[in-house]
Amino acid sequence: MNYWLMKSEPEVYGIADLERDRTTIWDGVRNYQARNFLRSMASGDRAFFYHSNASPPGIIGLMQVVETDLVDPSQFDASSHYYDPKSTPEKPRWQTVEVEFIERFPSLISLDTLRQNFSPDDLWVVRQGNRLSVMPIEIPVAEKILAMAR
DNA sequence: GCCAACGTTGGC
DNA sequence: GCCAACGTTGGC
Repeated sequence: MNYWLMKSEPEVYGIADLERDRTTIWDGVRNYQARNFLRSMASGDRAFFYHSNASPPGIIGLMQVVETDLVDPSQFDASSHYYDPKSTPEKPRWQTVEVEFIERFPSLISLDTLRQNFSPDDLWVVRQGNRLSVMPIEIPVAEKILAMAR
């Protein structure tokens, strides 16, 4: 089992939305490096839910990957913010996964706290200028985050 | 709202 | 294939 970190803006889709929906298709990723990480996910992998563009930003919960290699439906929807006119159903560009809510942490682990506990090499989200919205997390780092969450 | 970081696009 | 222009992300 691998661990990941996935970002979403709480104003767009936050942990409260996932807790209500229980599962969701993680659509809208339009960065190739992030997409490649989505493609390499396996059922049963776990992902930290990171609230970006929040005050403060940080890790707020945990979810589980339940379906992999899904074609992101929003790429074909002309009315969607995530519409990609260069993508076709025959040759879709963007794949994603379905995730399931596991837990919301009792309190958010802020980006500031993450910076105090991890180096940029161990946890990419604390790298300056980092814009990647899906990233892998090494197991020892994930376990430390889980310990901090409780 | 600002703006640094940085990925993408397109002319050449 | 280079790289300037442009658009987006995301912390602050």
